[in-house]
Amino acid sequence: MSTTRPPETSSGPPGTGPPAPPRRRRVSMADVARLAGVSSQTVSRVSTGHPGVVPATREQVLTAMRQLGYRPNGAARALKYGEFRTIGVVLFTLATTGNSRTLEAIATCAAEAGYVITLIPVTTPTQDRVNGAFTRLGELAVDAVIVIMEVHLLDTATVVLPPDVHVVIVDSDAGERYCVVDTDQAHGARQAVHHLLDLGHRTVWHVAGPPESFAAERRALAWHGALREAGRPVPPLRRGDWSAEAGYRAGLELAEEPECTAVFVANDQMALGVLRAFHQRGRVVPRDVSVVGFDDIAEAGSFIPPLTTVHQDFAEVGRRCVEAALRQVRTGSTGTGTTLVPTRLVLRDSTAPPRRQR
Amino acid sequence: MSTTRPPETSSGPPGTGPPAPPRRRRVSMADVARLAGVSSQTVSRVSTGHPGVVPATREQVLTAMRQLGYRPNGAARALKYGEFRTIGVVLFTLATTGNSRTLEAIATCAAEAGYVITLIPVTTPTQDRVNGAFTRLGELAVDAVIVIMEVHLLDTATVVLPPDVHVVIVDSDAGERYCVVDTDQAHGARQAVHHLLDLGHRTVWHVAGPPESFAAERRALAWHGALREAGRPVPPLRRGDWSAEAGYRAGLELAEEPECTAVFVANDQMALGVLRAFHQRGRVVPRDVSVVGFDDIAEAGSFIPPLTTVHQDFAEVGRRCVEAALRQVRTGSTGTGTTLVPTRLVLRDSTAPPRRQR
DNA sequence: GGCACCGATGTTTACGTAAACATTGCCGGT
DNA sequence: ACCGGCAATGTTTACGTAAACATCGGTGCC
Repeated sequence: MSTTRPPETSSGPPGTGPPAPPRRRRVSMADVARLAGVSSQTVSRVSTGHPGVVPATREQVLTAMRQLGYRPNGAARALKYGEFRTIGVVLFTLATTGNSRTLEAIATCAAEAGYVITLIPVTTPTQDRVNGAFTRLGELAVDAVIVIMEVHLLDTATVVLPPDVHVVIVDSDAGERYCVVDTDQAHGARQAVHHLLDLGHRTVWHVAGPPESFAAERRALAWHGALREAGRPVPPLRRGDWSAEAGYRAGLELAEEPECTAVFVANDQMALGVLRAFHQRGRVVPRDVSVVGFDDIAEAGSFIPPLTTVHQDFAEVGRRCVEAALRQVRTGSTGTGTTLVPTRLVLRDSTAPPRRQR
Repeated sequence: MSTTRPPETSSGPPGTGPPAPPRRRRVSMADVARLAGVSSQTVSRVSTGHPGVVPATREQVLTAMRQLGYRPNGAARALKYGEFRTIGVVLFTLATTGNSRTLEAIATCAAEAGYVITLIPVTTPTQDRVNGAFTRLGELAVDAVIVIMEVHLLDTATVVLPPDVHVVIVDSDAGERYCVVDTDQAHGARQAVHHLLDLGHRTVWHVAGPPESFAAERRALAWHGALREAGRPVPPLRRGDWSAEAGYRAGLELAEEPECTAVFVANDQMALGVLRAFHQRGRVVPRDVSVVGFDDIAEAGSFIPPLTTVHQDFAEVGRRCVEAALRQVRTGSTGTGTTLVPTRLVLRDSTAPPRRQR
């Protein structure tokens, strides 16, 4: 152990290099042990809180630790233990409320379990990039991976997850192959449609999300199904990219449809755009048209008018993701199956019975 | 804890356990080396892309890697290299647009530099929790730390950062002690005030953020300063907690002030609430009152009316954070000083000259 | 033809930690 | 008084990787 360069740590000759500038190499257990006059194993025992160290010795070690500013080396621990106490999260974007709130919940829950989150952003959802993310995740120090993405890229066979990495997926239908946690999109959409029908509307129009999004498809499908089951006509579908601007464009079109008295918009941000379009065209919400959103973002209650919307419990989704991931880690199993988190309809002021027509 | 268990890997007597089902312990270089019939050092050379491996050998090793599904062990590498290629991010919440967008930018930039992000959420901003986060960060496998927080907890002396951890702070005035990157709050606020004054408004009212927020204070201070410099009266300040609901409450109060023709709101979400309050009270924006926000969130263009606001370049803030952090890591220095990212006023439809009064 | 050199590969070692095992010293029972 | 046993601490080793050094053929040069 000669590489360790001459100590020179303590007893810095007060005339050489005053502040000892280039200081590298973190203090290790060996350093603490030397200062405390014990073996490094005893330092380890103190560090990990193991019993069997007499108080006097423990105090001595703790003092040395403080003096040297010792902090355990995570890499060495991970190597020794064979686990990293880390969960990787792959996501395409944090720009959507849902993703960032889910991530926050995941991080919080993981922290409670003593795990931390490692983020792998995949900016362009092309196959190779996804593969890249996973290749790196494989090399990365993670015990499990949670994938938050709105497209079903994972369902194509070309994406290969490292076989011994535990995976939990949010927003997908790969429940047969992977462990999936998601909001109950279908139920939420049905709540929205039924609410509008119950108010007396003849049918419900829909502004859907982009077709690549599994959630968007699920909501659109459920909307369609609910109308069919109720024996109502199914108006033509509009699509947007989740943005308020897209909602605005769809809203301008809908404003031209005299038949349109009720709209279910696939997320709150597009609903904001729809509201603006109706406002601009003089279609008063909810007097002339009712609007229901999806997500219940924090601002929804401050739209004009406050938006009736389907509340997603992102915190719960995050919690279940972490639970599922840690269960897989602990049992060493590869779970499959889908966990659905229920939604809740939040009634505000953007819905009302239709005006008597004609 | 049976991670060790006897090798039994190679030379498996072809009759014992056919598929060797419970397989634990990831494949290591030694496994690959054995299968490829080379030394583990050669495997290492292939794995790290070092030259000096003849193509035939390299191919042999690669084949063995694929066959065994080898993936390098990040912990071992980190231990060997003494660095983790990881940046820790401490934050209080992801619920604000600014935080999540900054985080996304940080993650993206870090990824481009071959670094990943480890998240440490601190849910309650009490002293001990912050200390806890840093204690854990100290043990954690991070080369640097970026702190995103809206309160100036770090300025109190009781919070001690591990001395050898490189730190970059967003949203703080600790530039003398730490490296700080932030939006130029003061300039942004001045842009908003001057825009309104230039339109002809006699003065500008302000709805500020919570006093714990450094950004909120900076914006309020600049608003105050700009008015004083212009010789205008300074109306009483309203405060909110950044939420649209708080903005709504402040807006209801402002709607009662007949003098109030121009409002600068400290963020877009509160501005949304202000708009709703004015709408509800029949004060038409921008005919009766002009409103300017701050942040330029994605939805701002879809408010009713579309919101004139101060654009923050979160992506740039994130980029500079990563740059500063990596610079510190590379040079081994502890940087100080503040980097300000400029803002830009985005003109939309919520501002107009005042109606001729009286 | 011998030797110096170089390129390809193997061997040793260290990174920091903690489990497993070894060693001490003390106490209590017979 | 002796010894078993236990509590406190020390020593060895392994985790997976890669730098540093060692080895071994072959090749070119004189």
